[in-house]
Amino acid sequence: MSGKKASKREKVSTASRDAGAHPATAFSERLAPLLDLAAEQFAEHGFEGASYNAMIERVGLSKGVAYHHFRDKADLFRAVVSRAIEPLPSAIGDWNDVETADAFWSQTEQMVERAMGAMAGNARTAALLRMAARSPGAMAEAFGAYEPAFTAPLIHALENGRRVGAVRDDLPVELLAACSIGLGSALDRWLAQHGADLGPRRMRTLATQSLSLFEQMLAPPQATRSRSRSKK
Amino acid sequence: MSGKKASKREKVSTASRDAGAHPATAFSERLAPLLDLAAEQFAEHGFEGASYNAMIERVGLSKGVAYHHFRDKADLFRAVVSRAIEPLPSAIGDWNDVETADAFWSQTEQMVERAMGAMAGNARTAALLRMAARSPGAMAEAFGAYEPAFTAPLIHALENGRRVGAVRDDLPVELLAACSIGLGSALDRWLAQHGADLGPRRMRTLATQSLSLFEQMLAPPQATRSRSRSKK
DNA sequence: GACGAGCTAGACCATCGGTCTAGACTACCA
DNA sequence: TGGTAGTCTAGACCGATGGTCTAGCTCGTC
Repeated sequence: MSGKKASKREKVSTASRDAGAHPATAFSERLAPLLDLAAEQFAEHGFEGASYNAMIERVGLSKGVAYHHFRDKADLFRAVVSRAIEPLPSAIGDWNDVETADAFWSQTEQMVERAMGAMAGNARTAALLRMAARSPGAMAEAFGAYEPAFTAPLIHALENGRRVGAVRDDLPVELLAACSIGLGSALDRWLAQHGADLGPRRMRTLATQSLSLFEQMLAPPQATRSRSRSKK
Repeated sequence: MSGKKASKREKVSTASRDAGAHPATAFSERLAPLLDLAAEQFAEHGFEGASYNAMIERVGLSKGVAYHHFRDKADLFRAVVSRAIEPLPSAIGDWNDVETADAFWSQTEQMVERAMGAMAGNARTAALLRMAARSPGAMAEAFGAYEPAFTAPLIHALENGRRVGAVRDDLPVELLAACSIGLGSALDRWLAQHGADLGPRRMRTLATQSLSLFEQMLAPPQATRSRSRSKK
């Protein structure tokens, strides 16, 4: 809860510059160990709990260098998030509008598989998930610039699903998107927690079957067993 | 990331003692302002972001008193959580086993309404939700002692639902419990964010309709429209 | 009255995130 | 060659943080 000094300089983070514009990437190479360690520390301790001072010391940089390249701790967090997120949209691919409910779920499954493929065995995205779980506030701020790249396509797909009768239209599409993300997160967490107890075979089966949770949740109510609402 | 001193005393938090054992509750009265402020600050800034020093100063206690009554900051957090959670299980009531799917969902709806009633207009539980959203790690630790009181009844109810055909049995019941909680959290967050834009009438309608998200997600797959899984 | 237990205030401490200054290095210009 | 400006760097410095500890006060017991 420290007050900010009135004389704080307006500082542009050098790590946020387009590295491609520089023929020499020496500073990028020197910063990679810091980014790697930051991902690990933020994942383990959360944004606030991870010590920037300790990280700086551990990778052998000076505070002057660190604060020259990253404006502040949040800027470092953003850089870590950015590095992990950037490859994902292209790996998942774009949604192609479909004409039937079957095609809707078929394409959904393929995209989910591509997303899981892009994330499997990737230390950066594994850390990203843990960072998000530990520091939702910091992640929301860091993720802000990327959110349109994820949420808009999801909403677009849900709207396509509505047109072909795969997705319910009795609730706002934004609510459905939020619930899908919430359900997905809960599922990821559970599978991550219990993955070691289950064998790879069982994990694979559960991951496949779990798609039906989304399918059923999102299905139009008429397509499911109807039950009269009890009036108490 | 500060190292703990080796000579740290093993200290029992006085605020955690059974206050009913003391005829005089003077210390409880003096601590209430601190607990109230803590709830507010933790909800707004999260566990790490809220300053214990600033809180202590603001309610006019000395550090000696504060650390005498609460072992550390986490202990204060636990006390705030404890105070908010304690009345909930009895307000929600116990699950009574049912014989039909209709009765299952009827009782579920009643319990959900009782839970929402217990939480409505209650500053403590409102803060609790925000604390959970902001500091999932700290909340998981503080909530640990209470988790059995919430999760076990949910699992028990889901198992009853399985026996009467209301709940699927193709996925582990623990997974279903986690997904229900995750979906509920996502829904709460969305409604809290967008409640101001919607009128009370629309909110009421959405809250009612949203129950069908759970119902459909949890329903046995045979009860829903079947689709052959696409093999890519 | 002496002693011990409990309670209290606030000085003290190491660590934190962030600021700032002095110095080194390089390139450019007269 | 010397002077100047810009960039980069190390690390001293600073206020705020969570937590520790000491001295002193009060009360109850013997």
